[in-house]
Order: sequence, then structure tokens, then C-alpha cells
Amino acid sequence: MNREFRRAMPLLPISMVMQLTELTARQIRYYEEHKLIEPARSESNRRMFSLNDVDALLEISELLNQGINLAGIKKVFDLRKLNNVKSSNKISISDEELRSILREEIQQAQIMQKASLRQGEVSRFFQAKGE
DNA sequence: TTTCTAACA
DNA sequence: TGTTAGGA
Repeated sequence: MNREFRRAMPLLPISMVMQLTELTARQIRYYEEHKLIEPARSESNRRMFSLNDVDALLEISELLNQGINLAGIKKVFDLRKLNNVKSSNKISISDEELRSILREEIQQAQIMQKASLRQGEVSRFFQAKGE
């Protein structure tokens, strides 16, 4: 149980995490606001990230690129916790179920994209009608 | 110099 | 999300 301890050790300042994840400070802080990560704080209130935080952020950007929104990512993370909490509690959620949910999230994201396009067309229509 | 919070032409 | 102000 030493590796876990090291991975959870807050060591990196936000500047390092920015380079490691290619994310902007704004994004990193934003994800923290939404509880996707919970970096520790130094005595001077500076965020101190652990390797676990870096991994989480890398995964967040991946899922984001796949079209999933923060709410979806939050679900995926929460489900994973619920699934990990104290050894794989016998039944809990299977890997297959987790992937299934992830698939649905991606689908929903695609649907939302199409919806946005339609909304754009609709708004253009009204603008044209007004002009 | 670096990072923090809050806020928005 | 970007960006910036103002403080630590």
C-alpha cells in the first residue's frame, strides 16, 4: 500500500500539471469547481496535485474530446468510485455495464451536437425572417 | 514570479 | 473557456 500513497501525494504545482495535461489553468480550476478533481492546498492556498489528479485530468480531456460533457464524465467517475469502494464488492457494477453507460453518454453527446446544429439553423431562420 | 479568486467588451 | 484585475 505504498504505491497508492505515493500516487496520492500532492506534489505538483498547477504549472506542471498544465504541461503534463496540455490543459489551461482555467480548465483545471474549472474541473475542480465541478468536483472532478480535488487537489490538496498548500499553506499558501496553492493547489498541489497528485499523480492521481494528473491521471484524472488526462482522462477528463479524453472523454471531453469524445463529446461527453462534464455531467457525463462526473457520472463515469462516480460509477467507478461506487464500483471500487472497498474491493470489488461482489456484484456491484460490471465493467461491461460501465462501458454500456459510457456508450450511452457518447450517443447522447452526439445527439446533442445534432440538436445544436438544428438550433443554429432555426435561429438563422428567425433572423432571416426578421431581416 | 507564480498562482488565486472573481467577473465579464 | 479566454482573459484580466488586484491581491498574496
